[in-house]
This record gives sequence, structure tokens and C-alpha cells, in this order.
Amino acid sequence: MGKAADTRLIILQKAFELIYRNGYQATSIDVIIATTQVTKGAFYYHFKSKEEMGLAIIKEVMYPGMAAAMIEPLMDGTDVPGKIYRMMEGLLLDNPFFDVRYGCPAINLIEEMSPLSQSFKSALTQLVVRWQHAIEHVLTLAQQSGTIRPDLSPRQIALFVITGYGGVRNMGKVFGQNCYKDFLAELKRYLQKLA
Amino acid sequence: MGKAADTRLIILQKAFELIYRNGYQATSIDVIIATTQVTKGAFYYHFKSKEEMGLAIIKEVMYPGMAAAMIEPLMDGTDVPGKIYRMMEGLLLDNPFFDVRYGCPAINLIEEMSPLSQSFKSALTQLVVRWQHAIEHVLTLAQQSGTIRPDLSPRQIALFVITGYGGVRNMGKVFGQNCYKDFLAELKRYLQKLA
DNA sequence: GAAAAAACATACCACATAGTATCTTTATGG
DNA sequence: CCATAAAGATACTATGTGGTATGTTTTTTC
Repeated sequence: MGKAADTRLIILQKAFELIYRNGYQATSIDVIIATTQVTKGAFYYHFKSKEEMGLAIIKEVMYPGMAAAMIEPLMDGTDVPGKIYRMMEGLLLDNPFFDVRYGCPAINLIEEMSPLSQSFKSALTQLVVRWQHAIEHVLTLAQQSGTIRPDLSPRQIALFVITGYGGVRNMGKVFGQNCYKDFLAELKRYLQKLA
Repeated sequence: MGKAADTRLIILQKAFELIYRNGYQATSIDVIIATTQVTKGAFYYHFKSKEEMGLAIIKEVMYPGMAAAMIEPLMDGTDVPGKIYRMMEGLLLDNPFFDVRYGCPAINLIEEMSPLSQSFKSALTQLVVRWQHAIEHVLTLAQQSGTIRPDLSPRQIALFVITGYGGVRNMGKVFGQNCYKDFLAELKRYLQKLA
């Protein structure tokens, strides 16, 4: 990797962490360049505005990250409710980067920026839609192979799972880690009843 | 009501709306006093800081509001799953103040401020705990009267319902009103299976 | 190895921010 | 009706903000 591409990536990653912990609007360019040791000139050479940097974070940091944690775990294996459950468990309990106090970077950004910026909203909608479609897809396959009931709506179930995730990330901020366990227990019960 | 108490209330209500739409940190004192036509001197006579105003909004505007919309609908009647469902439906579809684009004021504030301020976190935890206890309470009663299964955990179910709410408010920001309907349909299915 | 472009550095600007100091007006109790 | 305190108005400050102008250094290209 060239040195220029390297500083660009440093900015994206550090800014991602700062925004994750403090919010997009509360993260100033000045603290980003302070923590990255990158000067303002370098910053504005790589990004023409703060918004452009924010969108790059979504597309270049969050898209790949969510694919790894939210979609790949659904790929192989046949026990669909089990796969969905373990994907959720992995997200909530095993991911070493996520902190219960700060929730989920994607959910945080949706919450803060969707109403304020159409560009952010579009990029974040993409992200959620991909996840929903992945869940919906494995549910449809399970329905075709007869492991979950045919009268259920995969799209509806996928949405329900996703809303549960978004909500428990929110509740975790006030209740702490304990509510992750309770949520997972009830999610498991819910998923088992799909059969 | 005295004139002084009146301006205090005006500030709380207008600031509540502004924060609901734009977030707490993005809502400046200057725009609050501009939209309320209250001078800065008057503002700082009633609140010693922005944080004190924020906490007053939670306690004096949000507590009563949530009691009316989230707890009272659970009070009378016997069909507990039905009451929980209608409470949720009322919140999502009937409440004329809430706007799908801006989500839920309480959820927004939890998302933004819980990690940043212990005072906000405490006040907001109170709010959520009260709701959870109210739901848990009616579920326990239903369990005692035998209308829902005895092996289920009311606390766990209450948390699951609340997380669903928080999540769908989040998803509404990207998906719009449609996902409210889908969520409600799946919630109804989930609640009926508690019997 | 020099010209050209890419990458970075520094100093600055206009504006917004929360909060304060100091004043004037309005209500209230005797 | 007057003294006193409550309520409100105005001007100001220190700091932070995103962004720019204008430089210097480093890398590429021929």
C-alpha cells in the first residue's frame, strides 16, 4: 500500500472509532487530525469535506465490516434458525471491537444522521437492506426445504430480527451487557417457533 | 399559571421539539431562544445550563408523555397480549406528534446521550425501567390468571417487546412507515404465541 | 536529474457555541 | 406606593467549528 493510501486509511479507521464513541457531529475535524497526527492540509487533500469522509467511512469501513459479521455467518450450514441465532450472538457477545456502552456503529449513525442528511440515509439504507436480504434469503431457502413453516413471511421475520438487534443495541446503552443475554434467550425461543 | 412558569414551559416544549428533530447536541441555545422568542437572560434565569434544561425536558415533558402513551394503555382490560399490541400500535401509528423520520424522542436521546452523560443516562434509564416494569407486571398477572404460559419469563418478554420498539423506531428512519406495519404484524404473531 | 504533480504543512478566517456580566423591567408583599 | 426580589433584556467573551489560502516537501515521470 502506498503511503498516501495509508494515511487515508488511518484517517478512516481512527475517525470511525471516534464517531463510534462520540457521534458524527460531536467528532470534530480538529480531534480527528489530532488523534491521527495528520495535518489539516493532508486531511482536506484526501477528503473535500467532513461529509465526504463520513460517507467513505460507511462505504469503506462499515460495509466490509458488516459483511463479515452480519452476512458471512449465514452462509454455510443448514440449521437456519441456529445460524441466525449464532450470527446475533457473535455480534453481541463475541465481537471484541463493539462495546455495550457505545452500541453499534451502524445503528448509531442511522439514528443520528438519517434525518439530517439524504446522502447518509441512502448509504445506511443500503447497508441495512443488504443485511435484511441476506436473512430473508436463508429463511426462504429454509422454507423451500421445509425446515420452517410455509405460512410465514421471510421478509417480515428478517425485519423483526433486525429491529430486535437495533433495539437491543439501544437498550444496552442503559441496561448494560445483561440485557444482551436476556434478548438472546428470547430470540432463541422466537426463532425455534418458526419451525 | 404564572407568566414565569409559562415561559419556562414554552422553553421546555419548544426545545423538546427541536431536540426531537435535530438531536440534543445539534440544538443550540441560540436557536432555542430564537424559536421561543425568549431572550438569553430569561433562558439562563430558568436553567443554569443546557444540561439542566435537557434533564428538565426528560423529567417534565418525557416522563408524563411516556406514561400516557406507553403505560396507561396497559391499565384496564384483560387481554394482555392484545393490550401490549394495541399500546404498540397506538405508539407507532396513532400518535400524531411522532414522525417516522425522527423516530422516538426517548430512543433518540438514549442513543445520543447515554454514553456521553451519566446524568442523562440515569434519567433515561428510569424512563425505560418504568416501561419495562409496567409490561412485566401485566404479563405476570396474565401468567397468574393462566392466559399466558407459566414457563415464560415476563421480564424477558418485556425486554424483547421494548427492544423491538427501539429497533423499529430506528429502522423507520431508513425504511419509512411501511416497516411499522410489518413489525406490528410480526409482533402480533409473537404475542399470540405467548398463550 | 529536472519538471510536474501528488502529498502534506501552517496560518488563517468567518461563523457558531455555551455561558457571563450587567443592566432594565415587572411583579409582589408590607 | 414603595422597597425588594423576581424575571427578563443586551452586550460581550472565550473557545470550538468546518473550511480555505498558500505555502513546502515528497514522489513520480520522462
